[in-house]
Amino acid sequence: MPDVLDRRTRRKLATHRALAHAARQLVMERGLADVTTEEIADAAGVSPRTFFNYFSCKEEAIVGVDPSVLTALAEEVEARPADESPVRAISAVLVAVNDLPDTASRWMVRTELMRRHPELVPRHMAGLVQLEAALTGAVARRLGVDPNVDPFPALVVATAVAALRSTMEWWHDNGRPTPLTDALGGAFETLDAGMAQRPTT
Amino acid sequence: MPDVLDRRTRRKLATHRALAHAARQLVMERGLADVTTEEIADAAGVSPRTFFNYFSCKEEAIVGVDPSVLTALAEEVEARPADESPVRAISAVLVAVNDLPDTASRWMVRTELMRRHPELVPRHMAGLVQLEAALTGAVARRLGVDPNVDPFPALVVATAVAALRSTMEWWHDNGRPTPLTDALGGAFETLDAGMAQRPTT
DNA sequence: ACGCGAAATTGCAGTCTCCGCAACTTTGCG
DNA sequence: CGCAAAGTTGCGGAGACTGCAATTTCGCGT
Repeated sequence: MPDVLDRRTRRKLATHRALAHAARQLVMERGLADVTTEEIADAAGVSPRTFFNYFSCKEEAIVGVDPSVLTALAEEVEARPADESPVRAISAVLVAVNDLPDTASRWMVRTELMRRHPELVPRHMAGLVQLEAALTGAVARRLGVDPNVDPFPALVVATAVAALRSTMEWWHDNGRPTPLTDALGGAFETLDAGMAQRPTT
Repeated sequence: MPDVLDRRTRRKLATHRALAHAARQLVMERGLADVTTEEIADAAGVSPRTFFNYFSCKEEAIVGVDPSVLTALAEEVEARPADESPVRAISAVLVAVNDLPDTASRWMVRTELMRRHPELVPRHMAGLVQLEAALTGAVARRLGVDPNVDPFPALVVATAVAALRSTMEWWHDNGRPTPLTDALGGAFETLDAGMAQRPTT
């Protein structure tokens, strides 16, 4: 795992981010339909053709997830104490990450974008599927099982990510009442302890 | 709820299904990239333009969910005994539905299509989001709460649908080992009882 | 410092998606 | 029968996306 990258790859990452940033920026300002891939490329200082060397479509540039974030999260989950239950490990990482105001605001931008432009929902969900894949690998390694054979890692992760999404959306739509950390913590707690714990209010 | 529809709407539904069916058929035979919306329209006996009166894009015709299925499922969930926990109510309905060989095979076709053509994943997930919306309404009514204020209905449903998806994919990828019903039942049971019930192995 | 080869960017041409609009056809209904 | 609403269709066009081949950039060994 080389932490230092040569100039070439650094440039590549920079362009990737520049494009993604320009895409979000422009769509926030002018709306999804009124932004073309060409304009995004322009704003990032590359040719229109190059845009498609980085993203397979406009939506991916807007709500796609940064691959480096995926691997980072997976590593953090794997590094949690071995005696933690899978849900708690995931919970710890995701709650911690949403405590960084920077990351938290990114998530909020995503959610906001999605609410304003429902056409982004499909690609947004695809991003979460990628997140699931990364976390499933990490959880499987923690448990020492093969994720292709044992359905448990994928099940835990899928439900945990669903809880994350559900909570973020609720929090967003309700004007961010409580600290996000609390809301997330509660949701994961419920998941770990079982949905049956609350049969009626 | 008029169970009898006039000819106009019946025709509309028929066209909708004809297009969806043709889309799946053709993509199964020739692959996603080698099928155009024009060909799908042709196969369904309507003009190319009409295709877009029914679907917003090619992918939606292929893996989109039939709205009537959504309302049907929601009604069934709402009709389950009031003392059942939300997860059990959803579980009962989804397990029962997957016992009808017809419905089960439809689901499998969806999953198969998705595995063969990852480009379909985003839209497939969007379909599940619609399912969630429908079920969330039903669960909220069962519990007598406002789903926009109380995060619980959305949380239960999101995790339950995630469990459904995760299980179906596992079952599909592993050559359908056990009866699907059993696999689904187990997953929902785990969800209801809490993920912590299986900390290791 | 030089230059070779790999990697990345770019332009171009073309296909297909998708949408607004306006004309036309069908259908329910009085 | 005839009108109004609903649905279909064709047309034109903007823009998404791709394969290909030319060109530029950059890492690296000598």
